[in-house]
Amino acid sequence: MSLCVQPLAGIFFPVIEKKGLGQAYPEGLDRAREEAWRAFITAYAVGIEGIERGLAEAGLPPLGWYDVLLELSVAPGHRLRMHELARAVVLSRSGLTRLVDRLEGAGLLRREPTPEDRRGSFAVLTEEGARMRRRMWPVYARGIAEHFGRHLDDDEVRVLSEALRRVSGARSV
Amino acid sequence: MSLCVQPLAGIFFPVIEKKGLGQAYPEGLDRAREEAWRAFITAYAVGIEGIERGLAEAGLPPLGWYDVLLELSVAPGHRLRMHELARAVVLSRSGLTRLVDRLEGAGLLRREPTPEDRRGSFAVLTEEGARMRRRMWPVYARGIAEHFGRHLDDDEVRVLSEALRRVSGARSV
DNA sequence: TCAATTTAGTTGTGTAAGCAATCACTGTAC
DNA sequence: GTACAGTGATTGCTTACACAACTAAATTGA
Repeated sequence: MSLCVQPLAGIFFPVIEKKGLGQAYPEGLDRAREEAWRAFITAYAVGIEGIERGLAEAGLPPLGWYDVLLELSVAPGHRLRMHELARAVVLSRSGLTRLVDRLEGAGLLRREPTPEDRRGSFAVLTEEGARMRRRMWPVYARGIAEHFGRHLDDDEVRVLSEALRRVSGARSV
Repeated sequence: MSLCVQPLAGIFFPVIEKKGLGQAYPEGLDRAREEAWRAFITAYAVGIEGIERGLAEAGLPPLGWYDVLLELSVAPGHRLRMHELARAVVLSRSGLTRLVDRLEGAGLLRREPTPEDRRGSFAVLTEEGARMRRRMWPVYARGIAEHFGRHLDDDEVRVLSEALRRVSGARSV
């Protein structure tokens, strides 16, 4: 934050520049970090919007579906318990139930009862689901490139990766 | 992306490592950028979730309201046309109509007809709205610090700000 | 001057999210 | 064995968003 110098009673003394908003910063935040945060959420909004538009225009499902399909793709046995999946895609449990409903309705995954705990169930990727993920990837990838990757140089990419992994890794601090 | 070396027919030759997902990268994307993107969206999801939780626990309105209140706070005359506001907060026009409805219902802003164009209307910040924004800020700020700022050193903050401003500035590329 | 087009904002409808309550089952204690 | 607390997932309800259709007003232009 740029300190600015204001005349008062004949002498100059520095005051915190407030944009007229009376904002004070708590421990761990300053003007630079606030601005980084705003750049962060704006870049997210703009990027996601562009990528979703690309998927929609290609007649493909939204990003949330890709996330689920990807998590299942990399999971051992192409299957995850509902709560594991919910955690992986950052969604409430009830939200996930409905999301999985839709994917199941589209034939991209199926539910399977767990042998060891009859309350639980697995979401299991179907062949069609794997195919859909592969079909979505090029469009998604183009979106990432277009709305994100191509604006960054290699050093920035390195810093972003490392820093943001730390941010999300902290999770429930 | 780490090239890996695979034996084939007695000779070694480098292949793109695929995680078994058959992913290929288009122009402008590579493995590092894909990972940065994933770190980016995960950090966003986790951060926003934490901040919204903080606001909710303090009995305050959600982040979307803050955005509107802030834009109006910094706007000349504490007023913006609906479409300007919609653009500023990255929301569809219809979405904004409802959001402004809610804020107006809560007394945080009021609509005012425009003198020069009788189709349009201003959203004008009320004193109560300004007060609410000031009340929300400390909680929001703590959230930013907790879920974002405090995990970053000053160099990272600088890089993030600059890089992400470039990303969102590109807008509709 | 007056129809045709464009623009500003709202409304109808469908979809997706979360919370809280619930159902179904497990594991534990008595 | 049976009650009971805890867990996994679903369901009811509410809220919020987007798209498309609409209303009203401004602008164009013939």
